This record gives sequence, structure tokens and C-alpha cells, in this order.
Amino acid sequence: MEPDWLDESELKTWEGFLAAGTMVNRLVEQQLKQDAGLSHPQYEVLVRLSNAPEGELRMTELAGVALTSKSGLSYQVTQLEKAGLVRRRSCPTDDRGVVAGLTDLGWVKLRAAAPGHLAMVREVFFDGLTKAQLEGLADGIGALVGRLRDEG
Amino acid sequence: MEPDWLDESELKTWEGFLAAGTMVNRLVEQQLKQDAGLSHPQYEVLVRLSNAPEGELRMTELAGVALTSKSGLSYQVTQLEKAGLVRRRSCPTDDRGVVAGLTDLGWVKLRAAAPGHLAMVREVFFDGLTKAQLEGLADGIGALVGRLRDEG
DNA sequence: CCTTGGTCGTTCCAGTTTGAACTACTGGAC
DNA sequence: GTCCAGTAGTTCAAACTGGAACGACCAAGG
Repeated sequence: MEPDWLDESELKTWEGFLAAGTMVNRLVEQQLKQDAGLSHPQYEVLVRLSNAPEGELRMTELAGVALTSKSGLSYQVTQLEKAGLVRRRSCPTDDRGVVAGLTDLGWVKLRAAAPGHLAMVREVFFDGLTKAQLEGLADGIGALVGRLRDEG
Repeated sequence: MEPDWLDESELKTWEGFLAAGTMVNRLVEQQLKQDAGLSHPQYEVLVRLSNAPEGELRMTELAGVALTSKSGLSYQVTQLEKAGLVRRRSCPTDDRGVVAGLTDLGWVKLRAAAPGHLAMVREVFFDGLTKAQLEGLADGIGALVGRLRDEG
């Protein structure tokens, strides 16, 4: 006997959720790579840092936002360091720790990349939605994220 | 002067959208790998094939659903072929073409993997949403997918 | 026929991702 | 002090990824 499978509407929602995530990511990725030479994860790192005091953050805090695994973050920060956009220094209060911080060039690069990125986000995400759809989507997403954050 | 940046609510929605996609994908991926030894893309291929007549589909049709690039699909099908779950044969009506089809073992594997996968999808996605939230989410996703499918 | 522009699928490559070690350190218990 | 379980971050191997280049084929026009 089959377990209760997804009904037609559920299936469409689930597949749509996966497809939308994939497609949106791909478009954003391409825009960033083309216009700024950054990958999406790299851009995310710059943004997180720019929102932190002094533009600095512990590695763990950076990874905690679930963009990638610890090792993935290590790799990306190394790339950004090679590009001169980010600098590592050891954490003064914990000798195990490392804090990554934006360099001047990092700030410049981020400011230069932001408008193009923003335009793409609007184009592929917000512009396609009515106000009501956006509200509904936001509500659902909020519920999802809240739940996922709890159960790990 | 700054371009019109996302307001607080928009930002939360956008970041949530990315985070939800990432987290859900990770959990599904882990479940499949652990319980069935399949990656999510591989499972997707099996599902698409199982929904096609005779359990067979042209490579292009498989790739068209935006799971991966052409080369990525080629790779995954090769992996599935090595595992004995999928078989390739040349397309009778087009000598360039290749049709991939489920083997008996492929059907068995898929049927065995489906319940666990379904349970995980319910757990991380549907169970966290009220009926109203699900409707809103479905509506928004539908709009997004419709729009993205058009503009490539 | 024979081009010619296009499609199909694979292969190659360089970049990226992941989990599993591994080292170095922390902070509490004793 | 000295354990010791746990955490921070890096490094490694193995897998996966997308794009570009490729050979094979189709199909429309002359």
C-alpha cells in the first residue's frame, strides 16, 4: 500500500518551491559573476560583514547563517582574501577564533556590486509578484524559516 | 546616492527565501543520502522517469526541468547507470538522441526510497505551515515559477 | 546532392562543495 | 595544577558543478 502521497496541489507547490529556488539562484549567480566577478556565496559574505560592527565577524557567525558549511566558508574567505576584499585576523578574546573583516577595497567592491544585484533581485523576485502574493509568500517563508531554525 | 534598497520587510522575505531553499535542500539531501544512498538530483531523475510513459525520457526532456545543466545530467545518469538503476539506449527516431529509462532495479529502488523522502518533505515543508500559509506560499510560488519559466 | 545553421549529448576542465579528519584551544570539574 | 569533553577553524580527498569545446546528426534551401 502506498503511503499518503502528495496531492496534486501539494506536489505542484513542492516542485515549484525547488524550481523557484534553483532558477532564482542561477540568475542571481550569473548576474554577480558577470558584473562583479563574485559568486553568490562570496557576495553574501561581503554583505554579512558589511552589516556587522566594524565590518568584522567571527568565522562561525558567518557560517551560522547557513550559507555553506564550515569548510565551504573557509574556502570562500580564502578566495576573498586573495582578491583583497577581506582580511583575516586572530580573535583577541579566543585564540582558536578568527575574525574576518572587510578591507577598504572590499567596501568599494560591495558598493559597486550592490545596485546591479539589487536590480536583479527585484527583476526575478519582487517584480513578478502582486502585493497580495508577496504578502502570502512572505508569511509562508517566515513560518518555514522559523521552524527550520529551531530544529536545526 | 543609494538606489532604492529593499525595505526591512522585503529584505527579510528575500533572505528567508534563500535560507529556506538552502536548508530544506540540505535536509532532503541528507535524508536521501543516508536512507537510500541517492543524491537529490539523482532522486529527481528517477522520479521524472517514473512519471514518463514506459519510464523512459529523452535526455533533453530530463534536463529541461531545470534540475541541472546538460553536463550535470549526463554525469548523474552515468552514476545511476553504474548503480544499475537506469539504462541508456539510443533514440530510434533521432540518431543524435539518447533515451534514459528506469531498470527493474530502478523501480524497486525508487519505491523503496519514496516513503522516507515523502516523510522528510512533509516534516520540513508542509508540517510547518498552516493551511492559510500554505495557500499563500503556493500562490506566490506559482507566480514566480510562471514568470521565471517565460524569461528563461 | 551539398551546404549551412542548428540541436543532441558527451567530454573536458577548472572551480566549488562537502564531511571527515586533524590541530589548537577553551572552560569546567576535580 | 591537570584532566577532558567540547568547540574553532583549516585541510584533505572525493564528489559534484556549469560552461566551453567537440563530434555527430538533423532539416531546410539552393
